[in-house]
Amino acid sequence: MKLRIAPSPTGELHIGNARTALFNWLYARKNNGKFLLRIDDTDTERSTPEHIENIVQNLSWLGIDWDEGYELSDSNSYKQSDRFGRYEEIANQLLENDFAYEDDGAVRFRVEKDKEILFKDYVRGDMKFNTNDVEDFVILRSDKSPTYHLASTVDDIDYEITIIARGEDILSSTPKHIMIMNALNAKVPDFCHLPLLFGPDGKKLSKRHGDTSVSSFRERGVLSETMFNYMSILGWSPGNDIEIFDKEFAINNFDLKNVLANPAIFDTQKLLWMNGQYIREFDEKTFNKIAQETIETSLARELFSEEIERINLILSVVQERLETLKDLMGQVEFLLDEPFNVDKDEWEEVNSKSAQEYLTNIRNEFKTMKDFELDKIEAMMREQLKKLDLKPKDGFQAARVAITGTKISPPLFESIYALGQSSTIARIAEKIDNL
RNA sequence: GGCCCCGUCGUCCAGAGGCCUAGGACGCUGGGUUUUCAACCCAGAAACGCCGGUUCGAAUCCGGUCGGGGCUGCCA
Repeated sequence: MKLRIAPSPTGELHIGNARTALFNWLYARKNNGKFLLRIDDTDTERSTPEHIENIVQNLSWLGIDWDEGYELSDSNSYKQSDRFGRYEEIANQLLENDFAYEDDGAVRFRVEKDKEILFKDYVRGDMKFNTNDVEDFVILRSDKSPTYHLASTVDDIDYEITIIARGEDILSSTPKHIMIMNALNAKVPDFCHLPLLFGPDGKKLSKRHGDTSVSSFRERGVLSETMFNYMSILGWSPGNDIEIFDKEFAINNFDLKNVLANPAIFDTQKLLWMNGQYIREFDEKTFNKIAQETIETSLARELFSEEIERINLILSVVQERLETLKDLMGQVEFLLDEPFNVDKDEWEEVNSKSAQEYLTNIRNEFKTMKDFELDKIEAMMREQLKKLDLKPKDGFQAARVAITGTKISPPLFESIYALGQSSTIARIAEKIDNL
């Protein structure tokens, strides 16, 4: 059994293609088959090396590896632009056998009329097309480059693909491919046309729905595990209402024949929710490492050990309020050796006479505090609240803005504890008017 | 227009003739917790497109209809 994914490098790896790759890969892995990566770059105008690189990188990021194909050391090329001679040779052969004819310099496949093309599709069952609905189609352009129909079919034959699982958008082209295979006396493989991924408007997912590349989600802080998992449950389910699972579980339970026939709308909200679930699952050590890397990337510098110490004190409570890794910076920024400033408008909103009193009092308490620890901090701050007969909100929010710079922050006591005694005192002092 | 595919809550999925007064998840609404934002917990609203047929019995099978989508390129 051998399956393949054959993206066109006319853009970055698209979620739709990634999902098709994923299903092919899962089926190959499940059945101990082979999975091949081929680059279908017959559109020389729009194909670029950068796009190839992006596709390769992101497939790897998703954990989708291939046993044969592009850039794996073997003497064959799996880039169609390297094989134009081969396609021209086949086109000439079809010409000689009268399966094709020349038309203004291009070569067209001669479609025999009144024939029925039958094939079985894994997800759609018995398919039947009448050749009267298929026009003679170009297989070789006048510049001698092959079209998709020729190149793809020749490669599927040459590389002995046994199951072609691809997007439903190519369903109506399948008769053409079968006709070429028949003309070449090749064995016709099995077909499986996977449902398309739609945007929120119910139309084929594309640039019009914004950036739909895998890399864009990666840059937004979506984890590879999330992407893998979420793409798996679009059009397929392992049953029993299970929807969060790892690679191994997916492989063990996957079957192309269980893929739904109807298209699925890609729901970013659910993807992000799922990402939050995955973030929450990391153990402390792993999450601390991921967090450090994320922050360093965002800052474009390495963190100092003091910064890492501070951050690690608060990460456990930050971890449970993240949707993506991108949200991390906003939560811990006040702990970094970076310019600190307090949001003016937010400060206006929380500042008041009683807030001033409260800040003055807790500052004095912090200055004499012996054991600067979480429970001590909380006890003291609550006690001072009582003394002034303030509601938690009035005192705490003022302290929060003064110390973290904003009304939205990690839990207050943890924030103070992580920041440290002297910095806390200094930041409070900054916001006390008559100091 | 022609050919083809598809049709269960707004969305993703469960359901393969009786277990369905249709289940789970996201989202949404209300409540709880609460120092912010989240997270978490509880509750709720929300769907078998429609019409026929088969059957004792249909979300499940068949036909039609309507609706959506794809293809119809010397793009893939």
